[in-house]
Amino acid sequence: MFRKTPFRQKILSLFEMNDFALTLEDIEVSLDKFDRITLYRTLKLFQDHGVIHIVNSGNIKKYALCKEECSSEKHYHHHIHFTCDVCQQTECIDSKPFELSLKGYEINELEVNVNGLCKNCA
Amino acid sequence: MFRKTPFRQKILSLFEMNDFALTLEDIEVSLDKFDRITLYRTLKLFQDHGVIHIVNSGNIKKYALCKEECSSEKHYHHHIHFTCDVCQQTECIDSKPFELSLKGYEINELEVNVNGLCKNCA
DNA sequence: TCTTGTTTTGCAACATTATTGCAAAAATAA
DNA sequence: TTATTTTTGCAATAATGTTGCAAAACAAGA
Repeated sequence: MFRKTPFRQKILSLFEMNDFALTLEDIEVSLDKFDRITLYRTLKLFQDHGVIHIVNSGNIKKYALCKEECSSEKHYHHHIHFTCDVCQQTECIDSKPFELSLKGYEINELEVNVNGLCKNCA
Repeated sequence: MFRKTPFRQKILSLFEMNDFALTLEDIEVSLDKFDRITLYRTLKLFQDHGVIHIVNSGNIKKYALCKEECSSEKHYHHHIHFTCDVCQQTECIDSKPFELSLKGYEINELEVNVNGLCKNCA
């Protein structure tokens, strides 16, 4: 495993404090002094160890906490990434695992990204 | 509308010649001499007019042709973006429109990204 | 505690991706 | 043709991301 250094715990707590996925900028403005390279490496590390995952909403890239079942081996995301067209916030919504099979294909991972109006903006 | 200039037609034909989504690099290596900024603007223009759409597969960004029903107003993508873990190629697979509703949310667009083994690699 | 080995950090350098402003060129319309 | 609009290509700059390396921090054993 990897060490839980102060910087890494700080980054992790940022995710835990927010219900929504964070952009790189969101993270950067929450830190008063930091090394950019260390941040990139931390995000990479967290992804590689199943702590966070990327959420792409069109051209905007965000990061969100993984569920417990994710590991360094594999990410399991049986939830929906919802991005609001008004407030632009992205949240992970739990849902039943998706039933999907494609003839001739072998499915490993599945990601669903939805756009629209969230509860607050609808 | 926008003008169908030689450069834009060249970019469009690249998409039409390929069954798979293209990365920026794929496009660039297919052009012998070009202006990078014009390429960015062309891709942006095509996106804004419902000609192509972005396909995100994890950290890799690709572009693919839209179906006929896409316009500058709205993108309709009732298909699956499948990326092969082996050959790394991304294709759009037609499927039935997804039935999805989330209590309290208003859904506008929906995107499904799947990873696994394609027909050739399975 | 001291020493040793490993991990992490911070810095430099660099590569890629992307945006904006502006003048020249090309195309279209009058 | 002339006037107007769109598109292109260049410069400048910003944002994003990677690699190598030495110093610092940490963990474990003698």
